[in-house]
Amino acid sequence: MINKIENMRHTASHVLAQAVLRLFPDVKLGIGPVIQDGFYYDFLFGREFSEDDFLKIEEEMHRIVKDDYKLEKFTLSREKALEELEGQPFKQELVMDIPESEEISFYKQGEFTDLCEGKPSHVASTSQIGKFKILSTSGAYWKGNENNVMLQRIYATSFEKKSELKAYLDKLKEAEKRDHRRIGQKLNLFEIFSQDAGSGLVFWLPQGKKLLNSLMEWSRSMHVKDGYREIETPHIVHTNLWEKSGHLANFKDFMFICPDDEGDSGVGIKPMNCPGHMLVYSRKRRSYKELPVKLMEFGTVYRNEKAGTMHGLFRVRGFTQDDAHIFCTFDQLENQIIEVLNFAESIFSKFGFKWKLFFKGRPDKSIGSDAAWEKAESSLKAAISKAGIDAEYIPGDGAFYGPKLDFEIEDALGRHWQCTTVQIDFNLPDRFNLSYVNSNDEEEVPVLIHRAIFGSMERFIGILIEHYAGNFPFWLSPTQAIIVPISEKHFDYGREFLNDLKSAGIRAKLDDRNEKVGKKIRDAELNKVPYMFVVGDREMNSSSVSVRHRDDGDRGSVSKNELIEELKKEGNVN
RNA sequence: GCCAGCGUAGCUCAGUGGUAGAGCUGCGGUUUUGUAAACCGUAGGUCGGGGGUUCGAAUCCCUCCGCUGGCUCCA
Repeated sequence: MINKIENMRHTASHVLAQAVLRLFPDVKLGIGPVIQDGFYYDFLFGREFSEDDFLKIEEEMHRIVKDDYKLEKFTLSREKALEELEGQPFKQELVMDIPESEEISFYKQGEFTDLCEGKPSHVASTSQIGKFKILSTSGAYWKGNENNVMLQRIYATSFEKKSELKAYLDKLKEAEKRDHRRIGQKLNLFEIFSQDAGSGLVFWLPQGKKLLNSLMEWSRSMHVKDGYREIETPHIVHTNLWEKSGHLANFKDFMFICPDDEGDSGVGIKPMNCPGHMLVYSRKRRSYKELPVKLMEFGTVYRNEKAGTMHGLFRVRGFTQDDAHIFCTFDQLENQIIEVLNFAESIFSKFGFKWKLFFKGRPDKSIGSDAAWEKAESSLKAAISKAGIDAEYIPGDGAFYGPKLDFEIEDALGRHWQCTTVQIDFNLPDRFNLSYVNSNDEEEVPVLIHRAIFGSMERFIGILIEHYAGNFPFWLSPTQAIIVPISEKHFDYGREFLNDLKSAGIRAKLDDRNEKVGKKIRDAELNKVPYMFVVGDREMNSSSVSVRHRDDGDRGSVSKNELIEELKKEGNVN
């Protein structure tokens, strides 16, 4: 079934090209592949495509569907192919890229013929492309190379049934509603003063900072339980250190570097925490008895990302990583990986994320001995199977300095995010001459594991905002409860209860504005506050409060003491 | 960085060459309220910055800044 939809979309991309070519005979065709949720086609066009063009193109596509052209495959020699593609320079370039040994195939439907490998294959005729819709356009470099000419890309999608198309479009709308930038604005969580302070730099507002703190405090307690020791390293260090770590050589364009008074070497703002952690490890002679050494830091790093790539909390220039480095012996590697896997699982299960593990092996260009790679990869494999986790093995996708494990989590809308990465590193211990003394009084080089679970706290909060649509669970909610007095008469009673809640460690507020109950409830709901406690005469007389919950409305009245005990339990994150 | 669209009050937006608008928010007052919006009044903008065209520019042109969607999931 999955193939079928790909076939439909592949043919639909041909139909799109056919329609565009009918309407605008001068366009030059690029490529038109099937992608994750649809397909696209690239065109060289004198101007951009407008919404009006979309309608015309869709209309023309419908005509092509109605005429139900059969798709016919044929092959040509290179010379004949180039002739066939007269006037289509990009297609001709593609023909020249095809190796001698492979056949050059075309698909023809009506008057339209396209160079096409036939992967995925096509449906039999143009009436079978399902229900489609043009979604958007964008600029896209020919062959993705920014030195090449920019083409106009049309994104579209198709589904077998109209209801499926509608469900997909609804999902896009829902995602838009949940956009963390929009919710962040409404809930006063964060601000990015692009114009005044620079893009990609996050200002956490009081409400957002509470959220960040709750997440960090929980994460910190989880790390401490798991044997990590928290450290903090400076935000800027001499460029010498970045030379030593190799970051300057590989990462210079992404680093913020500034001169200092002590000479011409200058200082670099840290784009990564690793070198600092290497120094901390190396400050004294280490015994095998103290391994593994697990150093953890909420390390704030800055990277000079390209101007056009910033996006809310997802892609920023400054962010805080929940970063840790584990220094261990080769014999400990497997167990350490198992611990990290279990740790990540305990973190993600808290949020109800499903997740998938990818195991990325040795790339073509790599450092480290064959023996080390083999040992590392086999340890990872053993760890994965012992932890009872399924992992997809992707050879060649690891870092040049060692194999890695990447987690992909799936949110409430079924979207995928990569947060966690676990990497084994043969490079840095070497560069920093790290060692420990083994039981035979010999120096050995420790194995280094880099790992971050959330990755970037900023980005993870962005994901959480969209995952929960702003309806954070109680323990994360910036404001956990609002007390709603019916009238001024009940303010004192409300204040008293507010103090009780605060003493119990609950983040509560009192709404003592001169407004009606309905208005106060509405505002609390819009602010996604989990609990609203209504207090009036009835409650005052019975030493109780009336409980309303964000998710299910009125829950009736409860005694104050009982309620506080329940809230304490609910807020207890451990 | 590149392509396209966009930038009007704290927020959401209307205004396409002729005196800058609405709702919400804010502030002042009336009301004393029972589970998603009480009422009246009032304040608030060098229309992103700069330059140009014009008798006249939020509106047209140039430029800078920023935002948004994208920029190989390869015939």
